[in-house]
Amino acid sequence: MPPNPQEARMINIREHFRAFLKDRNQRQTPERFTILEEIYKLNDHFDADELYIHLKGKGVNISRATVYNTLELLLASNLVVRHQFGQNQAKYEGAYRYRQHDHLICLDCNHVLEYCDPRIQAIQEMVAQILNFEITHHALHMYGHCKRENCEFRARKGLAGR
Amino acid sequence: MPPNPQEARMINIREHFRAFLKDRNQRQTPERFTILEEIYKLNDHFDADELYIHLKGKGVNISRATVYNTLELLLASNLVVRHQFGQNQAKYEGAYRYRQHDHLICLDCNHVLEYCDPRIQAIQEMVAQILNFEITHHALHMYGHCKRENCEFRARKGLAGR
DNA sequence: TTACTTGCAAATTATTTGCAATAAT
DNA sequence: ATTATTGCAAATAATTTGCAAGTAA
Repeated sequence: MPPNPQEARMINIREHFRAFLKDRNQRQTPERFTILEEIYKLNDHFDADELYIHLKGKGVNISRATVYNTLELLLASNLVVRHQFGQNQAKYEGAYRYRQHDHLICLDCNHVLEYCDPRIQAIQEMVAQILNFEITHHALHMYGHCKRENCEFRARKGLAGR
Repeated sequence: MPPNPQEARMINIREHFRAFLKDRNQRQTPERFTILEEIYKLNDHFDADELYIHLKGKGVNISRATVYNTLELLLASNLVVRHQFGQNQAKYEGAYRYRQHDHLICLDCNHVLEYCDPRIQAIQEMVAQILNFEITHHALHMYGHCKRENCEFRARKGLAGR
């Protein structure tokens, strides 16, 4: 039977990482592939420690140092992107065939939503020209309060699904 | 003789901070006013340690703890805003009569430029409605390479003012 | 076999906190 | 006189690094 689309995609992703490592003469260790696999299974935004704890929870024994080290490799190979939403830890997300998008961050529960608006690209190009700046990328973060039923905010304030 | 506009503005700013402190029953210490003064003299983006070093350089002896503590008060009184441009230190800027603006950050020399585009406000409102989110504020950072003569990038690469 | 990687613990960076001495009210 | 604030040093949080032991090529 043919592999399902999810697994076919994962095969491409692993192959991309394998090629990247080979190209840089870096070793294809089981730790690195385990981390890659878990990131794509998570399919969400996460921080380094969440990933470490998640692995521990599955009985996988990989040190924090290796998690951080592998995240650097995944960033360099464009299989992961890093975001700085707050003033604390960086958040990451899988980025295979990444389409530029921006983020809404709930200040109460840290829930992250994604959105995309073509006008941002237009603004970027205009600003670059006016200010004589070569822009490589941007980050547009919108902060506020989400309306999820189970948002911590509502829980704390006792506002029944306002 | 009448005070010049700069000094008149500074008087307003000090008065704003004084009122804020009195309102919260916090003390009007010389350290707090010295820090406020220096931030508005700097008239640029700075991080906590830069401010601390700057004060040291002027022979003012104020501890890092007090710098951080006072920055919190200035944030709470809306006389300063905080930005997170990179993954490291937070940057601050004086914000008296702050007009919303966004930032271009040079990845080579950390120089910061400001700009403003009304379309961002429109995007914010539209996204809030579509995703059912109450947005309190946003941060749009554009990263890239500036074209300043003395940008470290050019110095490093030996590109004479390309 | 070689030298890159790993795991652990110690180091580092940015920021915060505990506490005795000091000073604003 | 009270009690918030300061400076210092130690604590914390996130991340990085040094090094001996392990392992991919």
